[in-house]
Amino acid sequence: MARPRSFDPDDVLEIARQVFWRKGFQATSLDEITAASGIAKPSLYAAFGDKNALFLKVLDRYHDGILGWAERTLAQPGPGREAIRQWLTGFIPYCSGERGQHGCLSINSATDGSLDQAEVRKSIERYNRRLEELLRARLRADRAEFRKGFDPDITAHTIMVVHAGLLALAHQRPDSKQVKAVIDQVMGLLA
Amino acid sequence: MARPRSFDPDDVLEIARQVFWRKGFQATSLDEITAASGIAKPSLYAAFGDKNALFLKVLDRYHDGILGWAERTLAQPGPGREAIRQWLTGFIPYCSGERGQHGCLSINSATDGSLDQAEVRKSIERYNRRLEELLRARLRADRAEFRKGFDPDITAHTIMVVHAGLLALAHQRPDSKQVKAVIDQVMGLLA
DNA sequence: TTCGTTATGTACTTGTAAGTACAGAATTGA
DNA sequence: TCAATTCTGTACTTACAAGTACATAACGAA
Repeated sequence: MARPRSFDPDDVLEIARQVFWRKGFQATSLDEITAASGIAKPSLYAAFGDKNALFLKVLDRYHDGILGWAERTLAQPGPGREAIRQWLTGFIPYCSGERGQHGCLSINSATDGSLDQAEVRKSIERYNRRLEELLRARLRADRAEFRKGFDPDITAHTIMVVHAGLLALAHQRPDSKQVKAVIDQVMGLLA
Repeated sequence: MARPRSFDPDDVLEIARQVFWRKGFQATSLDEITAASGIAKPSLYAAFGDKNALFLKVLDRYHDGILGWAERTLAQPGPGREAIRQWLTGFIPYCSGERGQHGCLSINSATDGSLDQAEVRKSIERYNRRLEELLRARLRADRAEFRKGFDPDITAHTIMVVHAGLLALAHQRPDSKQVKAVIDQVMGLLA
């Protein structure tokens, strides 16, 4: 037929993710992505569209990755409390120390005023909604574990808030013990 | 002596804050600030230095404003629990609805990878440290209100996390009732 | 091998934003 | 009124990044 692509789009999205994550959308130039990936601009444009479209693909991929992991973790057997604790605990490496310094790509994007594009907002909203649904479903299913008057809907949202807060403060590189202590304390709400 | 300044620097910082808050540091051009303020670039440069320096002044001013309010609120007489609830409740207008859509300038800046300048980071760190100190001091002072085994240090940090999370998720314009419900639930940790 | 097709790389255009040179305006002190 | 000084506005330079034109390379099919 014709000349085949010389690169795997997924590899490029992975590299682009790293650059966007480190520097943010605005401050990342396509030249940096071409430098990091070795792919020239016309190929990037042909494969992904313009910078906005490329970023959106990166962000969607990022969301899908986290959602997949959340689905697996929150579906595990045993007490719902432990599933949720394990889900939160899984974020500790991304909320503390060196690795936490860039926080979460989704939250970084949500707080970036320059990304007011409707599609980015929609992607983030869908992601947050889906995550909260997973939490809520598990809390509802296992509500017998919890005290009387326990409200799974509000609790799911509170956990989302804590999760967002940990990742927002991750840029300060807190100690992982401190993050763990917060999680432990918040787990007290699941009494 | 010489020709006096034709504008009040504080007014300009206030206008610059609005623009930076809405669009973020990178995406804000000085031309937009000159348009919004009516002050030409050379005057801005003479008064504030370059774009980074201007932003830093804006951010410091923002931090000072919130810290001043926090000091007043958290120093009020009565139960510490109520002081803290009032402090958190005061953020509701900035965490919900239309007004919440731009979140918090400090958190937006903390999550902006392009703002890796050491001074911005330091300003944010100082702000967070000071805020947490205020909470911790009040929780320690009133620890008699709380249950046995209550840990004011961890609790202060948890409240910081919740506060950050509410302001990070503010960009989704949640309903103020939902924000209030989260605050109520978290106040349960101060039992 | 040759043709049609699609990818690639170089080098360009274009737009925009940061920062500044300079001439002239506004003020106070003499 | 003049002089010294500092501010202001216009218009510029410079840098950089987004996006693209175009010639060429690499493939499969016939």
